[in-house]
Formats: sequence, C-alpha cells, structure tokens
Amino acid sequence: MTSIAQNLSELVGSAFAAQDLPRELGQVRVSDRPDLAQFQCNGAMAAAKQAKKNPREVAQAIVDALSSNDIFSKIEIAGPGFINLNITDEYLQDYLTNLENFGVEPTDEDRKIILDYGGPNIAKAMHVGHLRAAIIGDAVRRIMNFKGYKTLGDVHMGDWGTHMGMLIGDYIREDEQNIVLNADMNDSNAVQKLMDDFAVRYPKASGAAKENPELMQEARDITVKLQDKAEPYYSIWQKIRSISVEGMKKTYAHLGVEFDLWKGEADVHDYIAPMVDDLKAKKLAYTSEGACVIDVTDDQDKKEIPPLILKKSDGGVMYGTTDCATIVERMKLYSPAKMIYIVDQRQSLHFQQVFRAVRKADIVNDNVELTHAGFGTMNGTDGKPFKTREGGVMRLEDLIAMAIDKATVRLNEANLATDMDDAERTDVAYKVAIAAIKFADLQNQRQSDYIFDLDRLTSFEGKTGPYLLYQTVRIKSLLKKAEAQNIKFENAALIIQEEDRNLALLLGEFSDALNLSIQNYAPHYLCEYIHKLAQSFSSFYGNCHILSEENEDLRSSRLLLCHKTANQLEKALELLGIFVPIRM
RNA sequence: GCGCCCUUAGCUCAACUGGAUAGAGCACCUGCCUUCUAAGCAGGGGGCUGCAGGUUCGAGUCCUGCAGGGCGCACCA
Repeated sequence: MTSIAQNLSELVGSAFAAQDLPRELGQVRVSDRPDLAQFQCNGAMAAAKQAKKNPREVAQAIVDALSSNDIFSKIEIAGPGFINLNITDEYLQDYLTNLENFGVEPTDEDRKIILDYGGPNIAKAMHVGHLRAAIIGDAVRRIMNFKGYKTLGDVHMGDWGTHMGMLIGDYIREDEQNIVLNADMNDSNAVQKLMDDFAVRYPKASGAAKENPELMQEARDITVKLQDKAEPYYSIWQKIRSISVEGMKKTYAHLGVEFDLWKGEADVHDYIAPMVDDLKAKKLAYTSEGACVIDVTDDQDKKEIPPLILKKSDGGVMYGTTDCATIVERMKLYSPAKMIYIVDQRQSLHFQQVFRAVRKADIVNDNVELTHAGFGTMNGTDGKPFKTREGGVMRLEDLIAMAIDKATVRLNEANLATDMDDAERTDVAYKVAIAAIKFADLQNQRQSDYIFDLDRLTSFEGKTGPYLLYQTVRIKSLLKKAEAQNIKFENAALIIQEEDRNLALLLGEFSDALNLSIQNYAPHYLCEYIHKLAQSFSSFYGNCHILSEENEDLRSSRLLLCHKTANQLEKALELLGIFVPIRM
C-alpha cells in the first residue's frame, strides 16, 4: 500500500525494465499539467539520452507494454516524450476503498534515529529564536514515527558553558547564592521567583562580562571549576539547572513540542576525559597554542577549516567537546542509524568539524548518518535578525499569549461561540493559536532565512493553520449530523464523478508528501499537501451537495469521501503537531 | 582575505531534486450567506525567476562571471 503514483511507478518501472532500461526511470508523478493528464512519467527522455535513441520511440515502446493494463483510462505520448497517464475511476475507487494507514508503507529500519532539536540554554528565558528548531524538529519526529522509524528526540540543552560561569559568578559576587541554594523546589511561587531572577540577572551578568575583561575571566575560571564539579559552584548549578528545566518543560508543553530525552551538555561530562585520552593515544589530539585540539582538515578542502578545540588552554571544555562526547554516548546507548541536528544554519562549520572529528576518531562509522539539517535565520520585517521594538527578543510565552488573545477575540465575534462554555472556548483559542504559529513557520522551506512577521504568525485567514482546522471541523460537523440522522456510509460504494475526482485523487498523494518530508527532513512538503487537500475539500464543499444530496448512494459515497478526507487532514495536522478542535 | 547561503508577482513564500503554460496566501477588483460553519467559495488583474554568458531536446533548478543582501571563519554557544 503506497501512494497512487508509487503504485503506477512500479508498473511503469517494470515496463522500462522489460525494455532493458533502468527501472527507476519509470518513476511516475502527479502531472503538473492537470489539463492534460492526471499522472506523468518523464523517464523516456532520459532513457533515450542514455541509449541514444529517439525519445518518442522509447516512449512508444513503454506505452505499448502498458496498454494491456486495464487500470489506465488514457496513455499518451506528448511533446518530446512525456508519457501522460490517467487512471480509471474503478481503479481510484478500489484504491481508496482499500486504503490502509493513509497509503503509507512502514519502514523496515529498526535502528534508532536521534533528533536533536532543542538547544536552549538553561537560566535563559526561551524566546522566538527557539521556535524554529522546536517546531520543525517536533514535526520531523512525529512524521518519522508515523513512518515507523524509532526516533529519540533530545532537547540537548546548553548547561555547561561559560554562560553558567557568568551567572554563578554574579550570585557569588553579590553574595546572593543562598537565594538559589535555599530555594524550596516544592514551592511553585519560589520557583517562579527564581526563574524571574534568572531572567533579569543573566542578561545583566552577560552584558557586564562583555564589557569588563576581568569579569569575563572570572566567569571562565568559575566555568572550569564548575566543570570539575567543585563546590559551591556545582551545587548552585544543580539548583539552577533543575529549576530551569522545569520552566523549559512548561514552555515546550505549552507549544505542544515533545522530547524523549531531556539531556544537556553536562550529562556527557564523564565521557570527555576517556574520549580525549583515546584521541591522544590515537595521535589525533595534540596541543596547539596551549589548547588540546583535533585536526579535521581534508586534502580536498577548498577552505581552511580550523581544528576542533577539545580543551581550552585553561582546561575548560567547549560545546564541540560535549557534542563529540554526546555522540560517544549515543553510539554506546542506542547505536543509532542516524543523528539529525535541527539547528540554525550558522552552525554548519561547527557541525562539519564535529562530524569529521568523530568519523576520524572512529567513534562513528559509515553506517551512521550524521546530518545537520540547518534552518535559516529568523529576520525581522526589515530583513535584519529579529528584534522587538525594545531591542530585545520576544519571549516565546509572550508570542503564544498574543496569538491566544487574538484567537479569543476572533472567536467571540463568531456566532457559534455563544453556546461554548469557558473551558471549550479556551481550548479552541489555544488550538487555533498554536495552529497559526506552527503552520506559518512550518510551511517555509527549512533552509532559507525567513521573516518573522507577527501579523502573519497570528493570522487566521488564507493559507494558515486555522484555515486547515476550519476545513477539518466543517467535515466533522457534517459527519456528526449524518450520525445524528442515523445515516450509515462506512461501507458505501464510492462513486467517482467529475466533482469528486480531484479530491479523491489527492487522497492518494499523502504518502508522496510524507516521503518527501522524511527524505529532506522538511515538513513543508507535508504542509503544501495538507493545504491542497483542504482547499480541494473546501471547493468540493462549496460546489456539491453532500448531506443534502437526494440520491442516497451518492450521498453515502460523498460522506465516505468526506470521512476519509477528515481522517487524513487530522492525521497530517497531528504530524505537524497541530490538533483539531471539535468546532470553531 | 577565504568559504557557505540567498535574490521568483507590490509583500510573504512554493515549484516533487533538469520537464510541458512558474503556483499559493496577503493586498487590490467583481460576484456569492432564507441549503450542510463566510476563519469560506467562484472569478479578475499582476512575472525578462537579480544581470550576462554557457551546458541540452528542455534551465527558476546545473556550470562560469558580475551586481546586491545575509552568515561563518581556535579557545562564546
């Protein structure tokens, strides 16, 4: 069970193979000229080039081989050698009637896939800069899980670097470390107060260290001591970390972003010393300018790649060190097939260094894929890296709150809100808000920069998350009415007519979109598909009688088509981390 | 200086990895709520895909050069 195009690819591929041509050239895709055909295969032209034959002759041989097949209602050669294909309505009915798992074939990969899509620093308020990694990573995780991959999402927070030295240094200098040490973790007010304290103190300490070299040096020294787990630094750190994690979990939960592993840089500390010793023994690590480094250059390099620093000259470790050690740990614990880092594109040199280092050190072999699935920078409407009017970065919680407010206003304007109780209204506003934010972000291609536009992120009309929810809710409302009228349609025969055909064909594309998203670690392919499906339904809904259709067979058929559409929309949205309210 | 990325409609973005007539949303214009939710539908205008060459049956997509923008280049993450 796959998509319609994949099914056709097998047939056409066999026809190519029978002509001693590469099977892959039989790849069939949905036509980009729907006025000419439903599906197309372009392989004949490529095959002709390889075999030095006339493309139309090659195409003709394929067409002849396919013509005995009764699932095609049209097979034509067009232009230089396009093979245009239409399927019969009987085939389409049959495909949809037997549709299982939305046409998605499970993978047979049973090793783990590790997804790294968090990276927030502890003690810092989460801001909109954390949005993309969280949303894209969570969607990739959900999508891969649905395909049957065994994923592990790791938040991998920044908790072992110099920024911790700055914060701890500030507490000690002000002699206020007891605020942290004595905080009662069971008192939610105290915890909140401390988080607010971090939010003020950290920027202050960080700014001061940047201006004052002595403070910076002090922060570095404390960081080294912390990394040696010396007191009182380590105790203060532990408390800061556990409080921060609590806040972080709350925000991620609010966003509907989930992780399997709540690990940080510090968790792999014990792997570092043995790893460095091993690298020294292998003569890969050496001392340069007082630091312990590993060379990662390659003969074919066109640019200079600096070595990866494992230990700074003061003995401290950097995030490259912990990243390598994390890979050591992941190999040991999970022996994964892939590790995918969904991290800002600007980190690409860093990941290149890390990946080379661990391959060179034989920490991972060629059976393990290491990918930096980078995403573009979030810019403001002026094209520069995003800042609020006050010059800061907008907090993630503020963004969510704004979107919820806007959704609540919109909801109160609608007539149907009057009979909702407060709990339902709150739930609907929340779901609409999250859908708006997530879909606005996810529909962008992952790797290019994008403009952070608050109006767009909290927009509910047009190509938005709420539009998709709305269409899904409309179908579900119809189905509920059908149920209330005791209309049974689950076992109805599908009747494909002109009005239904586009929607029906689209239902057979789900797996194509899903696979593209997986291959590229890019949810925007799935977004594109969902939008097309929702639009196609909306058009269908506007043009056809469904519940009000007088012909009972046709009515049942259409209800069944609606039912399948709703299921697919709801599932696809779920894979993006978007959830559908009962009504809106 | 070296290297990576980007430039598509007025704006924000797509284009199934080289295919046919480059598609959506916003904004603008024209219709449609006494039939299933108007957060909607039907339709319209709007493009030398930054510029110039090249590769080939075929280029927004690949190669070269140029212009403009962003980013990264040893002890921050």
